Amino acid sequence: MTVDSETGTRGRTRKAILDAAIRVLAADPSASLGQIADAADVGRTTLHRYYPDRAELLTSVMQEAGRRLGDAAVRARLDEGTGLDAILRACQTLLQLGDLLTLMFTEVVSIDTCGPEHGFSQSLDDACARGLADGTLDTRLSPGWLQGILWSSLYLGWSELREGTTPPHDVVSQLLLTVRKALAAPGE
Amino acid sequence: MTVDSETGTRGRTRKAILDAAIRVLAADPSASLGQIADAADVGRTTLHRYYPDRAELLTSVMQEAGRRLGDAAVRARLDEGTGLDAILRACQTLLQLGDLLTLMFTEVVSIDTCGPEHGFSQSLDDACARGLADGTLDTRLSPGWLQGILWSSLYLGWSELREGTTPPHDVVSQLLLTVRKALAAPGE
DNA sequence: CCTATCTGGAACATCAGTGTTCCACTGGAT
DNA sequence: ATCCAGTGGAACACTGATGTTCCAGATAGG
Repeated sequence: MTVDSETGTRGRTRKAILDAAIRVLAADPSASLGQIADAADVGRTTLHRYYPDRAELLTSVMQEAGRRLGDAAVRARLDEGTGLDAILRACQTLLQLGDLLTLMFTEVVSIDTCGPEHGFSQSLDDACARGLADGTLDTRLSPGWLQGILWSSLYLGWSELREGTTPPHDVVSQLLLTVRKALAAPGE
Repeated sequence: MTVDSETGTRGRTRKAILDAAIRVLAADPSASLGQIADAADVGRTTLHRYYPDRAELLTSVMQEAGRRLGDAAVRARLDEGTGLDAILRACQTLLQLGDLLTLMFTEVVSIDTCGPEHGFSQSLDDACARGLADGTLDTRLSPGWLQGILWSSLYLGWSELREGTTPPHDVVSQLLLTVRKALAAPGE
């Protein structure tokens, strides 16, 4: 029995609840704890055993978001290559966040509030600055706008994916094509 | 005294409530009727006098959205010029919908449910088809994706506008530039 | 098998939002 | 001055979500 983090049954139950919360809240930000408990295949009592408050559950969702965002940042290797390439890599990696994208976009979870220490925002800022300097990004667009395009396109892509009507590969290729066209410097 | 629609005091009160509802619900989709009444500078009792249900209020918001969307469609003259130009005109016109964009995007109000008779969706579909045929739109992108880009960029633009940190003119120019770059055919 | 742990349901108090009714007040029109 | 439509507040019942407690059944692990 480890001293700190949970193992076995408890750990699995806690994860099931957290996953259900992300899934259900993405579909309906004002979903009740009962709905979340149902989705997790768990009694409402059990949910309260793990997360006494709705607030504590949301906090845990934010922390989980921060963790996955941090992982994404590492996997995207935002500090390598040109700014544009880094951003396109970020696109592909972030798309895998799935429902978390919805939560971040609907501000159930704020990108910056969910744990600034993951350093994702900073890495992305750096990639933008690098791209504007190395001539791969369109200098007529402000850094804030560039990132806005990234996030909103990402959200669009995830919406299509979730819909399920477009094959995943087509979504990814249209997403990358769009972001590249929108953000690339004119001459490029 | 007209027979049908309200005039004078009642008409003004009804409009104040409707406007407040759009404003408040855009900021918080699950806002209480009390908050909306406060924002409209009206007692909660009065709100119920005009809109007996929350449901009826939402229905009226949808109808209002349909009306304004219809107006936008007319003003954008979607059936004139090339497909790309029509879409860029749509961008500028739709940006003026303001908070309604937020409501449509967060699906408090669905674009198609809010009154399909306004014909906006149809006109936009037509403009896309025209653009794909006349060579002004990128044929590598599906019609659904093209419109998705339009809406999500629009939402981004409105977010920046609402924020108030970027001058309106800059928002419009970045928006048009982005949409044009993203949607235009490669050779264009 | 047996025990410690984990679980789900029932019951409960609490609270906020909703929708209703009633009444007193205001301001403008006659 | 006197109507009177329009208004806002107080009070009420009702509902659904929340958080708590308690207990009986299930389950894992020795």
